Amino acid sequence: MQEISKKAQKKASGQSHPDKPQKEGLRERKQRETRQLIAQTALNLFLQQGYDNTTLDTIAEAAGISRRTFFAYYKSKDDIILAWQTTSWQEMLDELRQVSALLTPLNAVRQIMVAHATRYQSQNMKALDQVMLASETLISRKQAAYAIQEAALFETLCEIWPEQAQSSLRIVAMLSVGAMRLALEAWRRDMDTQTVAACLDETFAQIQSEI
Amino acid sequence: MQEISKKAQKKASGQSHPDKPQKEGLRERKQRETRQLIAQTALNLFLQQGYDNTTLDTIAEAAGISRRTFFAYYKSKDDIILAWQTTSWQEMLDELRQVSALLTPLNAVRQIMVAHATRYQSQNMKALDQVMLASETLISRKQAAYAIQEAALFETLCEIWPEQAQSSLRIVAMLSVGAMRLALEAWRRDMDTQTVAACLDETFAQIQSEI
DNA sequence: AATATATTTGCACTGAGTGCAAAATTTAAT
DNA sequence: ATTAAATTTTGCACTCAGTGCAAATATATT
Repeated sequence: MQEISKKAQKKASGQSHPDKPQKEGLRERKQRETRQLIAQTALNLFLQQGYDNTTLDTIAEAAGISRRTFFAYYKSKDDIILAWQTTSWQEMLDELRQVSALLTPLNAVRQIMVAHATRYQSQNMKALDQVMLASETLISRKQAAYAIQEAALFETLCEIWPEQAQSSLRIVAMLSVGAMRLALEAWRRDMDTQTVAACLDETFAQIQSEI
Repeated sequence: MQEISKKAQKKASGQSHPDKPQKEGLRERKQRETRQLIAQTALNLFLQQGYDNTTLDTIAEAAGISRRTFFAYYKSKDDIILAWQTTSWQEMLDELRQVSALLTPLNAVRQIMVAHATRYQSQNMKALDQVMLASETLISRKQAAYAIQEAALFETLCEIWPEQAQSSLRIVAMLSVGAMRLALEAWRRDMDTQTVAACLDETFAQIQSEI
């Protein structure tokens, strides 16, 4: 198989503790490490010589794997960079699902997103941002990723507020992702004196007072 | 040269009438025709066999040009489809520049965009939409194109309302492009009974009352 | 008709991504 | 501890998008 089995099903054998997530086998550990190694290696290369000037062969060689194996871990070159964004968004959605209840959708999202942004490592952020900015391709892909995030957010909103009109929730999703985009752009212009979270909160405030 | 000279400069020879745009020479006409031919040929092929299953070789052959020449007219495969979107947006921006003056930015954009949408040929729209929906690649590229449109709209807004805070105009641009995206999605769900313009106006109304 | 200019084309190349089947490695079973 | 089963890694050959270059065509200018 060329795709890594996500351990889709585990045998119903005698489990010591069903609450323990599952002890991580040798395979799982090595895969996690390899994935991380690829990401780190690639990011370094991108920072050094640019995204477009770095071929998959170079990355694979530097990470000590074969070119073909790379595709078992990431489904495309841009996925190395974009996977981070996707993962982080997924975490945010999980947090959103738990906390909110009585707030309006937009306020709930605002609160969770800002709280989540507080935890960003600005060091990593800056590196990723720098790599992305230098490549037309990546800029494109990032925008496409936003659309996917917007759709995922909409789905989640529908679960949490099933009584709300869908058209309204679509707008909330659009505004929220839009706020995040604008906030990141603002932060880029003002990286040194502001945090991402502060930019985000300010952007939300402006949007809510704008209309 | 592989890139087509956009007739960057014309000699200052005896022009019959400076107000006449310029009489179209044989070259210009053939280029316009070729460009149109490529677009039409490709669109037909895409509709028949899908975007991803249609290679550039196939398109070039069907259009009676060489593969290499294709790239003199479109800079990438997706550009065949996306060029339409870009052109149309540019027209809209030109209209925006002329009409507005006293309206608020958001209301001005809303008015012009709705008016512009009225002129869409729903036949072409449906074909393009159908092609796009069937290809992951194109969906991605379309989203990336929206980001470019948003940036262009922002630039235009800055020209028209130089006294407005840029942060506010950025939000207007974000909302406007967001409205268009949502409106097109709504229209797709309801193609037969609604016009694009109606969907767009309704979406703007909802957004403006949402917050 | 001759010359300058712009366009078309062929060719060879790079680089991303995929399918396939043979090796190598890990896990499970006896 | 051996053996067997399952999973991962890898190499190879392939398709397709996109680019650089220079020769061949076509168009415009005088």
